[in-house]
Amino acid sequence: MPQRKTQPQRASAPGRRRELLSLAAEVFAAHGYDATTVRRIADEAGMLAGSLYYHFDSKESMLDEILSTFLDELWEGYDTVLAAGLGPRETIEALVTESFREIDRHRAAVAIYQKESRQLAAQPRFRYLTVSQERFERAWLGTLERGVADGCFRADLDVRLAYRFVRDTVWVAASWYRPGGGHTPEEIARQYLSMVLDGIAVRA
Amino acid sequence: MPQRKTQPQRASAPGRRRELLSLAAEVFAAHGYDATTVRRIADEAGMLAGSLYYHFDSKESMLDEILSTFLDELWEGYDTVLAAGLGPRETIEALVTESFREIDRHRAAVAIYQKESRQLAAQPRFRYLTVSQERFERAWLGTLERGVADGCFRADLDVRLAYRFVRDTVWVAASWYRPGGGHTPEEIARQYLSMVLDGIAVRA
Amino acid sequence: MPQRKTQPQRASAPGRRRELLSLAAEVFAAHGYDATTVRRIADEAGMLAGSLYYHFDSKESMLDEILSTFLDELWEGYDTVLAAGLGPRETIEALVTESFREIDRHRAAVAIYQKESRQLAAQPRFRYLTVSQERFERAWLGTLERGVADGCFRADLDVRLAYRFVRDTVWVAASWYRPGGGHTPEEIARQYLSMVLDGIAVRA
Amino acid sequence: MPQRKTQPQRASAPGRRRELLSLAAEVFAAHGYDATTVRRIADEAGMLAGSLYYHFDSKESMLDEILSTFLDELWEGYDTVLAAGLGPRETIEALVTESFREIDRHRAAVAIYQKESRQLAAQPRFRYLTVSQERFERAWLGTLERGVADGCFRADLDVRLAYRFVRDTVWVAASWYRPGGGHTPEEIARQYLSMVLDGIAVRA
DNA sequence: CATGAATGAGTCTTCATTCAT
DNA sequence: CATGAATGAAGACTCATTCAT
Repeated sequence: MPQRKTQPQRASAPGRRRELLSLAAEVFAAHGYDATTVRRIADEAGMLAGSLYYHFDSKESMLDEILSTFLDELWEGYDTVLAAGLGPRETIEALVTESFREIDRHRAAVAIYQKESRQLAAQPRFRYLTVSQERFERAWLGTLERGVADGCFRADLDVRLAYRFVRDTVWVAASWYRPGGGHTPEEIARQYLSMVLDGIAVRA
Repeated sequence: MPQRKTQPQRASAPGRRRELLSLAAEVFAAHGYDATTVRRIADEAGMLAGSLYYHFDSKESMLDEILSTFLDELWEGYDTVLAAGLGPRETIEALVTESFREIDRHRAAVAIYQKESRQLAAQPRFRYLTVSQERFERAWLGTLERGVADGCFRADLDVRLAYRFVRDTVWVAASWYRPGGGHTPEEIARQYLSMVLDGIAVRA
Repeated sequence: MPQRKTQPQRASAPGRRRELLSLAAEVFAAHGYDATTVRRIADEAGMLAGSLYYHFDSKESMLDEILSTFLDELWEGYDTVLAAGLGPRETIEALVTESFREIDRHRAAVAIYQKESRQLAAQPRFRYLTVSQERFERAWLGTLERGVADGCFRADLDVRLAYRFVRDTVWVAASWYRPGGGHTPEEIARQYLSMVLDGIAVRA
Repeated sequence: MPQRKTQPQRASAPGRRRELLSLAAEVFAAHGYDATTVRRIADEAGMLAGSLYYHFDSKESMLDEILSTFLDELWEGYDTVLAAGLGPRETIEALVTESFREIDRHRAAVAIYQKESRQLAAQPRFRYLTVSQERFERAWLGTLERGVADGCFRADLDVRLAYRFVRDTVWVAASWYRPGGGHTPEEIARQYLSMVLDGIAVRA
């Protein structure tokens, strides 16, 4: 039986594993990590609480795998965008669009990330959250600064504030976004970009 | 509207009470409500866990009082704005400014609200969170719609999306805002409004 | 006398069986019976925990077989000595020497016996430990008493105390003895006997 | 209320604390540390399992305190003996006597020590067991060597073997010793010393 | 013979809460 | 007002064991 070395600890059919993680992510997102009992996840999976430990070695390691899988995929997308050599405005557009696509694909993980990452980042095990966040900041902040230098973004903005503004604006969407709810990620991205770039007020 | 709860069985100096609540809010905000133990709060207050129960009848009732106090004050400010008969744009400006002022005054409570309100709203005791949220939505959404009708806001926007955009944009700030950190609430409000209303891109 | 247990439901090559038992004994001795997980033994054997149940019907039955096998062999040796019609001093010498030989052959089993027998003896299944212990006591105590009567052992000793002294003195050696470590069992026996019989002090 | 700084974590009446530890020691000694459930100890103390955690922060910390308290007292006694400037034979006599006194006072702790110290010593928290053991070895071994040099102990002995012989001989007694059982520690010590020093055989 | 997956009972531990003093 | 001690319910996790494949 193929034992993928990628799999941590005991091997379990990669399919089952992913299925369980997806389930867990859903529950974590809905009720919060702390408030979610292992039993709740097991119930949802139709097994007993203890049985989950055949697949994962702790509740925390499920969380870990959910978040790191999400971040891996996120950075794959981001890196492609950042390597494309686009201008600042196009880069922002592409990043925002990519972000909404990730929200679409990993809604639960994103919601968990939003809610728990600050606390988690303090633990050594989740150091990578901090690392990712710093890369994130450099990417966005750098692009905004290039844009200001370029003259395509307004020069009178506090760039750090603008960074937070854009960042939050996008990611909080995960808290209300429901996939298959009329809007495709691309549509939402377009609308958001329109607001972020040009504002909601009518031009004078 | 936050319900007036029966005041704690035994009376305690209102000063001490407020002090304890403020402390609790700080800890809840820093570590999350669930993750905060009553003992932690008591430690911070220099007393034993059991002693807190002289002042409050439960951990939940502390949370309740923190949130309802905050919402009471928030609505006082909002109601003044909404009753002032301003135009849509000025109303938005005033609401955003008022919001940042509340974040300044009740940072901890706002952070807690952001993180926990969704779960809490499910409990009967915290129904007022839902009520408040609905009033909130009516106020903002109505103003935006009036603005579109007026012609001062762009007609091509999805108003619900715009509502979420503005709402989130403002309140998430509580997660990084530190009072006394160089920016007054009014300054931040001005910058945010500039971005929200006119966008970050340079006008064509 | 160790009871002949029903051999495991399904047959398994006696070689493999002994190998597994030897492995299990080693792990039990090293970490304690309770602290040893079935999985640990299986790991050591290069199989999964569940697979052990093809060979044995429980963790306890492995322990049982380890101990009873050891005691069977021990008594074979002891009985030969006791039937040889030696004098008290020579009997003691032969028993001690035989004991060190058993420690050499069954180090792990002896260590387990030392550590766990008291608790185990309470269970019906391990009654034979008590039985063996009583025979043991009769053999040693009787020999010592004969020796005192004979005049070859000192008359001023508390015989029960002397019994415990000799008994413990010998068997605890299993806790530090490492086979192939410079001393043959016979050498150690000779040294121990020299100390037990003549003391460590220089004769006046 | 006097809060002795000597007390770890939460203060609890030193009396109660000692009482609980003594109880726990008894149960650990009787059933083994691993096999003893926290609930069992609590039962014995007439409280619920969770309540123990008001006094101690873990099962392990109870064990720790039991063992370290014992070792502290043991070394107090030993150090007095070792500092007294006695000859080798008198030192051995004094150490053995002191040991039986400690067995009398701390029977449970000694039994636990005998059974668990080897495993425990591997954990960093119990490093002091190893340290103590090394000091122990130096004290006994050194005395024996001095005695051999002096000519009061036999020159033909393997000193390391003799060390183990004496050491084990004494301490294993904890496994069968019952205080108030006819023998005072001093009596037992005298008998043991007589055997260890002069042997059980009649002088040629 | 062995694996993979699960069971179910039990363990340690945490924590909000109570209450006599 | 506060302490000290305890309760009791719940939670994460472990592990021997089972069994279909």
